[in-house]
Amino acid sequence: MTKSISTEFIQMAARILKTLGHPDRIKIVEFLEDGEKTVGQIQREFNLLQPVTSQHLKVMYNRNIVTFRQEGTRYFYSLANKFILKILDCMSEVQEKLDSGEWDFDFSKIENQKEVV
Amino acid sequence: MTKSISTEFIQMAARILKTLGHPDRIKIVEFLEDGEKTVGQIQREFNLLQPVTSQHLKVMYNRNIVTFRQEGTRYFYSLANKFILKILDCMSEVQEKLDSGEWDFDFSKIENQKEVV
DNA sequence: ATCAAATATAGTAAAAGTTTTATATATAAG
DNA sequence: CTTATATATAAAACTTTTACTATATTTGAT
Repeated sequence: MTKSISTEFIQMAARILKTLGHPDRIKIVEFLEDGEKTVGQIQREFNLLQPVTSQHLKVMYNRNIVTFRQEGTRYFYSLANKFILKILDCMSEVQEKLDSGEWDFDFSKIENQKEVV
Repeated sequence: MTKSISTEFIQMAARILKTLGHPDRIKIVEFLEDGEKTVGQIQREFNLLQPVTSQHLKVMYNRNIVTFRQEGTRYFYSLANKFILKILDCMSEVQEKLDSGEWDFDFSKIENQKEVV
């Protein structure tokens, strides 16, 4: 058996993955890869409602995915740790493989998002 | 701006990450990295109830994370695509960095899992 | 002091996910 | 044929997320 992942780590990882498991949040995190951004910038970039944006950021802050600094009335958010960068790298890699046709993914099962159980 | 990730891909990725965002499922998927396993093997390995095991597997099957072949009354599950392997690689890498002390992660925020919003 | 801008917070309803208990189905064994 | 085994499916109760609407807070400008 290969070296198994510790319970504490699994808890943490599950939490991070679950939190990133939302299209808006993936987009936000990807956007932040480019450097810190204010709530307003994020909101406008993806056409989100302000409270939705704040909420995503708060949840991600609480889960140690993003951090922020305040300057006057502006909040500048940025990525909080390197795990997130790794995940983003991982996603880019996968997308490249898919784009290039090297890998394949059956999207058909993904389309209808309801009633999966 | 770096090459941005397509909407369809983001949808897919979000779905995968969200689905993997459960400790049992991370464990199962990690277990399957070792090769195909029956429901019973998985169930016993992690001390899960049988219907819970089946349900996790069904959800992951519906989301193209695992696949299976049937042999008599046994169902052999295995990983369905390479994205999952990449994510597992990513997690191992992160854990190594954390173990070695090269990286740091603030687990304190992770402890209390409720009422984060 | 007043107002506007940026953001956070609260409350709530709807949706989705999870767990548990019970039951069904299919195959293998005798 | 009957029984045991492996697994799936169903239904209900419960928990967590998500989205929306409204409101509060802080700061900067006039």
